[in-house]
Amino acid sequence: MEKIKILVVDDESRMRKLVRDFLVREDYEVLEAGDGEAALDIFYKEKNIALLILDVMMPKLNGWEVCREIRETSKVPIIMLTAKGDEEDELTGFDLGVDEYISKPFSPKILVARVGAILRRSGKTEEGNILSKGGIVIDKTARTVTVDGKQIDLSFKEFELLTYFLENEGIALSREKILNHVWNYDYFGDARTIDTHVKKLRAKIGEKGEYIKTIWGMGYKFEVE
Amino acid sequence: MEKIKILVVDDESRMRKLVRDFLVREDYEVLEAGDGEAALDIFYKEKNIALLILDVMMPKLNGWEVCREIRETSKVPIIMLTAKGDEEDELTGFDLGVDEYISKPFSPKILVARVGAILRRSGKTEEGNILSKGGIVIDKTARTVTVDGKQIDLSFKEFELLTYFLENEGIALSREKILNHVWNYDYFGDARTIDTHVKKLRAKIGEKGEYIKTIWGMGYKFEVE
DNA sequence: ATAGAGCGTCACAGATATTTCATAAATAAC
DNA sequence: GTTATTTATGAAATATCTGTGACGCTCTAT
Repeated sequence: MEKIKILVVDDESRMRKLVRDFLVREDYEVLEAGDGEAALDIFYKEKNIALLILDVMMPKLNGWEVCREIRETSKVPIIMLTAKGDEEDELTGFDLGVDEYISKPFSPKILVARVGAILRRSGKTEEGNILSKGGIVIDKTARTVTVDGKQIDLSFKEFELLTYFLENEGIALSREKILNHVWNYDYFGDARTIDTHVKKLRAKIGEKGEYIKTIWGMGYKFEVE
Repeated sequence: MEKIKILVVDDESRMRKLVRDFLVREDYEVLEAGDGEAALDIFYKEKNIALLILDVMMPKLNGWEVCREIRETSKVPIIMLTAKGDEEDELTGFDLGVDEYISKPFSPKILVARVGAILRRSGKTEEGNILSKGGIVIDKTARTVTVDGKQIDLSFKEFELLTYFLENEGIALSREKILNHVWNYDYFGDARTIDTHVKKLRAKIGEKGEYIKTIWGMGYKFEVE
């Protein structure tokens, strides 16, 4: 399973490093941003970020603004870091949909514990139903697919096919194999059918379509660069 | 609608009164217990408590013990009150499944804000009895449904179906799954039956009917967007 | 007995997906 | 370079699925 991604946003690199070190030790994958704008960039680009840790005081966009912007489109859990005892801030945060509020200075152990608690709560920890490779995210439970964060509509067969590809990343798949898995094993049709579906799939996932490679005389292979 | 019930457990009656006053002002119904045993008694007797606020230091059963006991059977949100800076305690709490941790002395406003945030997050106001998503509120106890505050009449099956949808928000449900859950496990009828009920349901909940999404070739999914 | 609500079934139209097909383009072998 | 084979592509043909209204059956209240 891929690691859970956490985005840490703070303008002090020392603080980011501190947080990162503790989170990495817990086997999370940590992304960093030094200001609010960078945070939004990364958030939208990565898209399967499980949690945000936001400092309030930041240049360009502050923590509240980032939070508000993100909440327009996402329910990703957010932890806010604020100066100690700033009660008004804390109240604002809850209105904006902040999930936790930790005041500086804080103990990294507490931070890690809260991160764990939040992820446990949001159910994002144990998921066998999310496949994510090269910016393509398949949520089998919700039956949705996003490419670089943007959701795309796939038909039934397209969904099955793409899932099959991602589940077999780096493995060359013969047409026969594909037919047996994505279609019924007793399917007796034109093997060209696969080509057509691959074509549509490539078109729908845009430039990432290149990840579905043709293996001449054999079949296809999904491979991220 | 019935008020949301919160159980406040603390051996100091002064503290209980303080918390209660603030919560009552927010229109919650507050129950009180002076020790851990009393807390468990009340929790099991009153079936629909939405949230527990537990002091750690108490006679008979302390907060952790109460928490552990409750977690055996229930996922009800729990807020713990502990002495300031007791970091070890806080860490223990998260392991036990505590949702929030507030150190004394605390500002009642913060308490109220966190209570609100937790209840919002848990999606339901009363444990198991009220489901609320996207302006659709199902009161399982009263067997009523309101859409944007306006009550609507649903037949038995429609009610069951809508409930099943809300309980599985964001999850793609195959017709088979729906049949197995909303109908009997041995039901072998026409799958079109579901369509018919979905149609009626959509019509009855008006524009919110769009939340019941069709997943072509697969089934349906309830999703607030 | 009758009317009405709830439920399941059905047929059909419209929507959507899937497959086939013809042809162009690409690739490998010679 | 030429030829044979394979793949890509667009369009057309088929197949499949969903939405919908109608109908009949059962149960209940009147």
